[in-house]
Amino acid sequence: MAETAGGEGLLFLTDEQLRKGIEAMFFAYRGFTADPDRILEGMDYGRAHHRAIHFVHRSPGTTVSNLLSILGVTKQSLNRVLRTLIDDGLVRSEKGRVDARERHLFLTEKGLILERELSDAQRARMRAAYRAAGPAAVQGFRQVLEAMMDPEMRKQYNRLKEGG
Amino acid sequence: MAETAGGEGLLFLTDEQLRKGIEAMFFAYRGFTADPDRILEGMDYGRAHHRAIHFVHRSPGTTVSNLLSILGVTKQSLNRVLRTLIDDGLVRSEKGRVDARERHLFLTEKGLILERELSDAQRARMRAAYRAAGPAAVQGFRQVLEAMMDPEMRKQYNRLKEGG
DNA sequence: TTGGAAAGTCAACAAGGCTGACGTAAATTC
DNA sequence: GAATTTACGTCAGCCTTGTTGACTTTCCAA
Repeated sequence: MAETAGGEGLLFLTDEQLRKGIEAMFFAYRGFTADPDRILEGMDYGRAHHRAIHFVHRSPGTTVSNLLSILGVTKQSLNRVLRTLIDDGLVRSEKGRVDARERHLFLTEKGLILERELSDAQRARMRAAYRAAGPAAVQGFRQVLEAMMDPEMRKQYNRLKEGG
Repeated sequence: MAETAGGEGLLFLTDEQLRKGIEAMFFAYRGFTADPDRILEGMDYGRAHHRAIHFVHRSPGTTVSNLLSILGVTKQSLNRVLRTLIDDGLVRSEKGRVDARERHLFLTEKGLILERELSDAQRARMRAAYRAAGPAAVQGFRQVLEAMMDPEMRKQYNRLKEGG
């Protein structure tokens, strides 16, 4: 009654519906990270390494500072992760030619292999979920997620989505 | 070409589409937690406290072991969080009547106030996202998230969704 | 040539996960 | 009634991943 005030189809904006959405995000994110986490446990790596690997793969040659703004962590935190990846030969860091202060990051062959393993697992779950829900649901899924992002993050997301 | 092999409308299952979904989850989850995180920083609490408060509020009188299975952490980890919440008077722990080994958890007045503040902030973002995307998108959003959960988590989610 | 940006590094710390071991009270089983 | 199991709490120690602060090196650009 009170909840429907204002229109016909606004039942999806009730506190109860919003709470369900919040809990769905919580439980789904657990599933979202579960498979890569399982692969990484036992190796010396964690979720932070996965994120770095993902975005270096996504934008080969990206700089450290660009990666910082995407990941939203401090350089000290990123550096610790990047350090181990470089030392272990998964990531190659190349001094910039036009601006030699910058470091451009690439996955090595070894890095590409781990990236593939991780993203295969994560995509498999995503694919199963997409297939189960269908194309229309997927479109809605993406719409709501995009609307949920901070504007700054939405920029990052769209930059990745379109550009290289 | 190769991607469309097998059907007409399967373009939403390409690796590229899946990757976009993965990145959308990553960036959206940041937004999802941003507002409560902001409220909690400065207080002595963090995201773990928020989760405990949320689910105690959601299921008043729930037991410690039930909370453990929902949150998926160890009792030592939960206990550290619960301890501070009880000591600070946000959560009340009551010895069970039918089974005195169990502890039943409730939010106090003070706990309810913080819960309200946190969930108001989180719901506000969710509401804005829902409103922007519309009811059909919201339905799809929920469908994909549910399909993404581990079966065990989906059970927990549905139990909360229906029961008390 | 000098100021400031980009990157890297060291040290210290905190939150919040984890394991293992142990203790206590209460319920259940034999 | 004794033994076992269950629910919970706690101590100790460890790991990952985040933080701040201070400092250095490199090097572009005014």
